[in-house]
Amino acid sequence: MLTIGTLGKKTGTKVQTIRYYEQIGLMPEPERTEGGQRRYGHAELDRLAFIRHSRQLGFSLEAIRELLDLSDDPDRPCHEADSIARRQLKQIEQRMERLEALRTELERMVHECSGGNTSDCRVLEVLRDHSECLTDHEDIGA
Amino acid sequence: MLTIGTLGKKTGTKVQTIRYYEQIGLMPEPERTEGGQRRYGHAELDRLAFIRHSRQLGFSLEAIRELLDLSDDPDRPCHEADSIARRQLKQIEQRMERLEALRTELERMVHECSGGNTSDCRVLEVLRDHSECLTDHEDIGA
DNA sequence: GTACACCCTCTACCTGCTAGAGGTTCAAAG
DNA sequence: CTTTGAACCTCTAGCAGGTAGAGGGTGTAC
Repeated sequence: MLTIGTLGKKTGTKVQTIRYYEQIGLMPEPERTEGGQRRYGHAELDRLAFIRHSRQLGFSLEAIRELLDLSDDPDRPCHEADSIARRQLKQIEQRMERLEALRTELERMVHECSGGNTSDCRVLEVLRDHSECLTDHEDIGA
Repeated sequence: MLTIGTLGKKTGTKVQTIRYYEQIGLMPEPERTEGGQRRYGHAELDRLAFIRHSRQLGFSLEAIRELLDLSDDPDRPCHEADSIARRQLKQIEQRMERLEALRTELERMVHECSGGNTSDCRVLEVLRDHSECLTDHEDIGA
């Protein structure tokens, strides 16, 4: 039986975060001591490790919820999990493309900076004048 | 004199967002009609365009605030703006590296999926077992 | 002179946590 | 057995960067 702190250390998760996962229903309500403290077993450790690893791979908590549901039911077809993963992969590829475009533009900006005063700063000029912007990224990839 | 809606259309910004920028002090308080509706001129249009373009390049609102301050004062040295841009470039490069690692891992995951049931799904298995994870990304690049 | 699109403020919500206040429990040391 | 002190508890509020909706007022074109 692990305390919440130990569970946190084993999985690299802050205590608050574990309680938060419980609150939103990603983690189950664990057993409690007489005094009301949480105690965890192996199942919970595995589940939290799954969640953390998925988060590291960039899955949203909603996607993780779906993956956990699938994982809980061994008879459902694998392609559901596969398609969640592919969706995630696609999102990452899109973000990378956008970042690539941003990088190009930023590089151009800083390389053209001559080093005078802000009145003739290339960086500010480029930001001011959108028409110099070649790419048409709609929104930042956050 | 532009209404807030027109300003929004010209800059690709939602009306609520413009009011939000005003609230946090990024946009100035504009003139009002007798009835209390906002009316904007050229200066505000330019300023909002600057903000939006900077956002598209991934600058934080705080960074944009700094850039706007610099932009308002033509005598300050250019290298301040330049260093903000370089900082931004660095962040983007870091995010890209992290995403690249994630992509590799996700690709491996989906390519190994055989297509059976979730009980022997590669995707879920990989997520379950962190030890198969080769990279050591500490946190997702958001 | 009225229809109706647009504007106003205010509050709450989103994701994915994190921090702090103020109080309780557990386990080990004396 | 008692005491210390780290770790636990709940609750509320905050971060970025907005978005959505309620409930009501305005501006303008026909």
